[in-house]
This record gives sequence, C-alpha cells and structure tokens, in this order.
Amino acid sequence: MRGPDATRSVRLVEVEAYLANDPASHAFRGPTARNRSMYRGPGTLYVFRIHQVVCANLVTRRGEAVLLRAGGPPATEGASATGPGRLCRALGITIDDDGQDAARGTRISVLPRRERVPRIAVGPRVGISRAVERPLRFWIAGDPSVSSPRRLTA
DNA sequence: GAAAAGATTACCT
DNA sequence: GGTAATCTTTTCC
Repeated sequence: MRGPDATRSVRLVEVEAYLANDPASHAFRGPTARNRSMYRGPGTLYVFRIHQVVCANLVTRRGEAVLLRAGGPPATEGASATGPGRLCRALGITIDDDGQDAARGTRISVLPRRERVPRIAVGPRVGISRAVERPLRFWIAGDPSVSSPRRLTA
C-alpha cells in the first residue's frame, strides 16, 4: 500500500449542488453506467473523470449530489486545494473511490463542521454550459481557498 | 463503430 | 483572457 495512513483532511470551503431536474447534472437523463453512484443512496461518494482529472461528489438524495470544489487547511498547517480536480488530487481520491460510502469512512470521510461558519455566499456554478445562472454554488465568504474570484455575498 | 462533448487545468499571448 | 491537452462517457448512424 502506498502511504498506509497518509490521513489528509481539508476544511471544505466551496461546493456546488446538482439537483434533480437539473440540466447541468449528470443524472439529468436518468441512471447510466457512469452516474450509478448517484442512485446508491445518501452518503455515497460519486467520483467521475473529466478530461484528465477526477471530481468528487457527495450524494445527498437519490439522483442528487454535491460537488466538492475546494478545501482549505483544517487549522494552521495543511494543504489547500482550489478546484475540484486539485482537491481530489490533494486528498488522494481516485476513480476507484467511486461508489464508496463516505459516511462509513472506508477510505474517504466527510464529516460535519464543528465550528460555526462565518458566512456563506451563494452564486452561479462554474464550468457548466446548462443552467448557468442557477445560484447553486456555495462557498465561505472571503475564504482564500475558494476557486472562483467572483464573490457574491449571500 | 465513429464522432462530439465535458461539473478541468495548465500554459500561451 | 483564450486555447490546448487528454480520455472517458454518451449519442448518433
């Protein structure tokens, strides 16, 4: 095994929602071989490959998921990861992690935040060509690790 | 079976 | 700010 316990963690600072009846969602046209993880139930990790990188989603409901777009250092030390592909690379997430249960924490775990979130901003999603204007992107206002320079306040 | 599009990133000007 | 890289999934004939 490479790095038996290279436990790396980030503080999620930017996500995007992909809901049902969402033209921009991979699940818009129903289940396929690629998006099957999105129908596996809440807490499932949906990892897909785009160009030459991978992006990770956390399934919320059947056919709906949240794209993990960026993460910052947990406290002081640590690596920040700006962008979905960079985030996956920083956490060591590969296509093989697709379909895992992130709540069970086999290899990847998503945990609730313990501290209070300062302020959450809302705005349009990034990098899509359909439903561009829908305000389904959420990020921590003012956080330096957020990918897009555009900063609307909630 | 072949062609086009894509929830990105890196490097060019 | 715009374009190329790169490769898997999806869609059409």
